[in-house]
Amino acid sequence: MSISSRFAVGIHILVLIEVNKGNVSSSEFIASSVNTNPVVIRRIMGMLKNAGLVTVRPGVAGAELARDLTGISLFDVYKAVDVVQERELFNVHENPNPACAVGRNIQEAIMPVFSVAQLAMEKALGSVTINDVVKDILEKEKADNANRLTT
Amino acid sequence: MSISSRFAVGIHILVLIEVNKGNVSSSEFIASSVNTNPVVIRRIMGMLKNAGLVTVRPGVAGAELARDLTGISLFDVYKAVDVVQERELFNVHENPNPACAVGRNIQEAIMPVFSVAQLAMEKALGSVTINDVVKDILEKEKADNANRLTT
DNA sequence: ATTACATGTAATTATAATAGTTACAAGTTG
DNA sequence: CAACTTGTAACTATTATAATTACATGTAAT
Repeated sequence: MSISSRFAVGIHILVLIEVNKGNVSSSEFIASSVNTNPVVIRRIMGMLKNAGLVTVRPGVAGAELARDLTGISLFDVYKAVDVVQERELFNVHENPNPACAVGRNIQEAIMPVFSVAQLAMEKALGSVTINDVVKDILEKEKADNANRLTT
Repeated sequence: MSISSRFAVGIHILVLIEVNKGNVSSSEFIASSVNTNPVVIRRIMGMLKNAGLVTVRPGVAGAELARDLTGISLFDVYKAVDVVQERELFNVHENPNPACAVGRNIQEAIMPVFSVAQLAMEKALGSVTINDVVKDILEKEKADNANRLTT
């Protein structure tokens, strides 16, 4: 099991729009950076738009960030692209036997634990912003450039 | 996306073996409590066995816990049933465009963040034991019994 | 040793999610 | 109107899950 790459791609899209600021970020341009089909980008872009993270207009090339970079956390993106439902990171088997003491109580016993674990993961995502990722990438670029010049 | 119910079923199995202590917990008996096919139970049981959590012998009915209840955490079960690979809770799109500053750095930028989030979730699972779940279930049973008598 | 029953496991199927693709309607701009 | 873009529906290939059938292998009691 793995959480859909829609999440990683959503982050990629937002970061790219920022780094490409001043130029037009069309779905085709973004798709070439992500290395996928433009339709995949438009689909995810639609979700980011519904969540109020970007602005895009039909017929008009290019997407823009709808909020300040520091105001978009990875958790916001995660919710926007709908990769994991609330309280449903862990699948619980349905219809355990109610005639058994374990069967009739197991769900209520483990669901709160699963919920706590899911929330811990989501909290970690909430503490990182798109701005953090942009800064990290620009720093890596800078380091690479310095390396290329000195070696 | 959802983490396979193998995990929840694995927990169910271990709890049931404990609650049914003294009696024989065959795959058929466990399957009737989980409400699934005995083969599903045997497959998961095999994983629990490989992880050293239970003892089962071919041909001999019944499984037993191989460790003290308080020494088995939900994280141990999670690892045993192999529902999420290390560092792979989140899928990262492959082959982003190396000709783009974002494309060539995005993976290294987000993988550590994803890793932290996954570890936070796993840590939460590590802090709960099978014994905790067993106690919780027995308490729920007790409360239900009391309710049934007084109402 | 034979019978009865359990575990271990391969093979098959149905179902669902993902990611990619084609096709095209609808919007925008020059 | 022409060129280009976004928005979406529809279809496909791939993969994972869970359930099921079938059967080989192992154990124990008579």
